[in-house]
Amino acid sequence: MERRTRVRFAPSPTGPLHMGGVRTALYNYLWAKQHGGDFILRIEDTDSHRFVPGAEAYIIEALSWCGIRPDEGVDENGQVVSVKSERHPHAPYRQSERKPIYRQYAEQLVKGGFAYYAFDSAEELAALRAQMEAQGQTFIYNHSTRGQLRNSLTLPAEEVERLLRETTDWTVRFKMPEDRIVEMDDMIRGHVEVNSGTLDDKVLWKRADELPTYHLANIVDDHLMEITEVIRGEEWLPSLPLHYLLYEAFGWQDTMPRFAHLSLLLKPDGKGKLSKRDGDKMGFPVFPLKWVNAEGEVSRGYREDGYFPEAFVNLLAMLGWNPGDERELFTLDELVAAFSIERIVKSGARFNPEKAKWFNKEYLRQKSDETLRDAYLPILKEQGIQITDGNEKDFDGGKFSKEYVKDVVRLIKDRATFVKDFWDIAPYLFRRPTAYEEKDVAKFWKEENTVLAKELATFIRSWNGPLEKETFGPAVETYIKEREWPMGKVMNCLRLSLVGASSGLGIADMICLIGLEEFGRRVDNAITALG
RNA sequence: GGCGGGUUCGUAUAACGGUUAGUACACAAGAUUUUCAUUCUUGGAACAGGAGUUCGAUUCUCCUACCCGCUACCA
Repeated sequence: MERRTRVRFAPSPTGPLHMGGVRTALYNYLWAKQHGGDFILRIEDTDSHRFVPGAEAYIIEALSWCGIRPDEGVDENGQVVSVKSERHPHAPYRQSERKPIYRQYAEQLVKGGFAYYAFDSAEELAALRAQMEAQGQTFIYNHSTRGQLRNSLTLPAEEVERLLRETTDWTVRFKMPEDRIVEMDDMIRGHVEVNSGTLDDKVLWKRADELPTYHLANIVDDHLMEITEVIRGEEWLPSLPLHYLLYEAFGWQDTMPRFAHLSLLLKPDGKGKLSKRDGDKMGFPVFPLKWVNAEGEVSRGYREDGYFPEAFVNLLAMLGWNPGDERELFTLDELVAAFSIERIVKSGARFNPEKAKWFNKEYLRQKSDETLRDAYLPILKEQGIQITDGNEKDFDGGKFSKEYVKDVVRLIKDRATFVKDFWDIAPYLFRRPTAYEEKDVAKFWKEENTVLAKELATFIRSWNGPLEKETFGPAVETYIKEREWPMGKVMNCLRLSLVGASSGLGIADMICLIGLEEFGRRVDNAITALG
């Protein structure tokens, strides 16, 4: 029988979601949607010591910002669901709330001879480990040592019963077979074999907090939640044999999900996986959203840095996956259609911040002038600019209409990567220059040029046709050419007056935007200041 | 140390035994432009190394090197 596709993203709320984690979530989401299935969010909070307040909310908000909406696990208010309902049939979705479920499964494995009780304390084990390490050996809790340790395999039955009853720091460990080739299939890596003899007897359940470890909780929940594919990070590949064996021990082989292990995201330079520190050091975000930790340390986010969520999702998708053709720009829906696990790259992807910016630039250009204008408005307000609905451009009062802002945006958007670049690109479209770049003044503001520029200014001031780029621009150009004036020198004198420097937008564009009156003011100011 | 995974221009990647090894970002040069930016054109730039299999290996196998991950009562 064909099973409905169901995948899950199962982060641990130990901090903000890393961009690699978002990519994992994205790939899961794409796979689910492509197959008309469900994307489930499950919170793996079985380690009470590492719980970080706010991390869960952060994860949900980050996914939401990316447009990734879980079908199950999170309700309309953005809360992880604790109570069963038609839409959330497998609630609760926090493993800490599923606590009572796991013990029976651990017991089941012990009864079946696949696991056993271990009474060694964490301290004893640590001491043993240290001792063997001092001798240049590695301690491993498995067939090679379990016979000499304190567990239900070595202790008399009555003693085991007593310890089970009277002590609370015992665990259930998986009895890893001594010598078995575990054959596995990974959707990305293909056939993988590992000899179980090199693996250890992993703790599955702890009496101390009555909580399972990742391995048990993960397998039990994936089974109960009817997960069909497990798409997760490469760091889990070494645990895959254990997970295979666990499915086998439970007798769940028939419905065991297929596995796909994603390669890790690497640092832009050098070696190693991408970490929080790299971003801080190299000036790019590692997290989707800004995060402030308990110590008050701030980690920047893509959202706060000005990335569009579409661009972020797009660049993440292309990090370790490609469509097989030369397309690079994809919306979420297009990704759903184009995605395939076969085309996921096996090797780790080094993150390239420059390319990330390129994606944003492309998305910025695709946006309408209205959208961009609306995004620019708050920045203008911060700069003390008042926005009106009328038809104003008041350089003295700092009041401008939305329409004017839209015209500005249309003119400058090609020069920007982020909306936040807008202001720096052309503040002079809102504020009269008050200073003039010395170097540019020295270069262009010479008697022989200014004489001509002043004459040109007079011509422009007397312009009485419609102030439109199409007619005004060529007219100015013709005026200069007819007189055989040096175009660059004359124009840059005007530019100096308008901008305060010899760089910036086209003269005609600017004049059409700011108007003849403002043009005159700026020319007068420049003459007053520079002679 | 043990186990597993990986290795194509600086970076991301294409190629699924036969190509002048393609594309994008970045970089460089040129063109366009009144400046800057944009845009356009062009250019440099890679199969980790060694054996084998084959008529033929970037592609398949093995070895070496390097990189990454795991090796917790963390996920």
